Amino acid sequence: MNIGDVAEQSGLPPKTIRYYEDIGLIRPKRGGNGYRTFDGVDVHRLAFLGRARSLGFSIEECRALLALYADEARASSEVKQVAAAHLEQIDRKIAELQAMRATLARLIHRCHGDDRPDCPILADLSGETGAAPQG
Amino acid sequence: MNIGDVAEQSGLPPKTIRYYEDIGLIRPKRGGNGYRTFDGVDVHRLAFLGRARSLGFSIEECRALLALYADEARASSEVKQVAAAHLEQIDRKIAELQAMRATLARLIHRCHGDDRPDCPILADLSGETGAAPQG
DNA sequence: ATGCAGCTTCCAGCAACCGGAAGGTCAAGG
DNA sequence: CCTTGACCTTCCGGTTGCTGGAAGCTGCAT
Repeated sequence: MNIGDVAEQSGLPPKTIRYYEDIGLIRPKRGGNGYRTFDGVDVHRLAFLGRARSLGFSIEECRALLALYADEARASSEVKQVAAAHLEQIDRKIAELQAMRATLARLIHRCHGDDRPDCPILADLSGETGAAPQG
Repeated sequence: MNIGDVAEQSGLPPKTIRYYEDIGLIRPKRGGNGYRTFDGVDVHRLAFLGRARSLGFSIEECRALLALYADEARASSEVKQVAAAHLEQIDRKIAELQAMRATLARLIHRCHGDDRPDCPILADLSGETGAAPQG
């Protein structure tokens, strides 16, 4: 199989597949013409990568997961640990975004949004929060 | 004021301040020695940027917000529009993360996490979701 | 022979900086 | 006067995970 077919089957663009080879996530063989030649195992690996990436795992986490997947003597606790760490990361990110969201929504709510220049959003960003300048 | 003092006052690292000058967000003057010389307006702008960035606004959104802030004839509706668009973006990101989180948490929950290699997380990533291969 | 799709490599660039090297400057201390 | 050390300057490269494009080769159909 050439890269185009694999792209279709795995759902990953050819550029991404080449990139994954570059960083050592896959090792397709080469034909006499220099073209990459993919087999079923490669496609499977790429699909694995696509799913892991879509769950937000970083490339390095994907590398670790692939290694665990290939290791038949793995302990599931190792996999779980990687996933749990990632989950924590996601939770932190969600919390951060929700904090932003809360502030932003409050400011937007207070802005009348008409023709006048007066705007609590800009007021907040400019630092006019409670502490009025003296004089 | 030199860049170090401004960094302390604005809470932004010197590197970031130089970068903001590079991309035209601020235009500090220069002293005879080549050092950047910041005045109160610069510090105020930087603090504005710091707050806007901490709310997740992109650099380009910050640029727009600064322009609106400087424009005394602005309509607050323009500001509100920028903020509302950003809020939508945040909501999309939160939704995406929550979807990841849900899948991930379910997989983690189902993984016993012991010494055995059997692992539903890897099973899911490898594509063994319901559809068993024929044969 | 020609054309075009598909493959190859390599280089640049996105966001928003951070780290470090090489070198100029300034204030203090001996 | 000279040194030390903290500051400042510019420039280059790296980060994450790709994506776009250029230049050139291959493969297949006409």
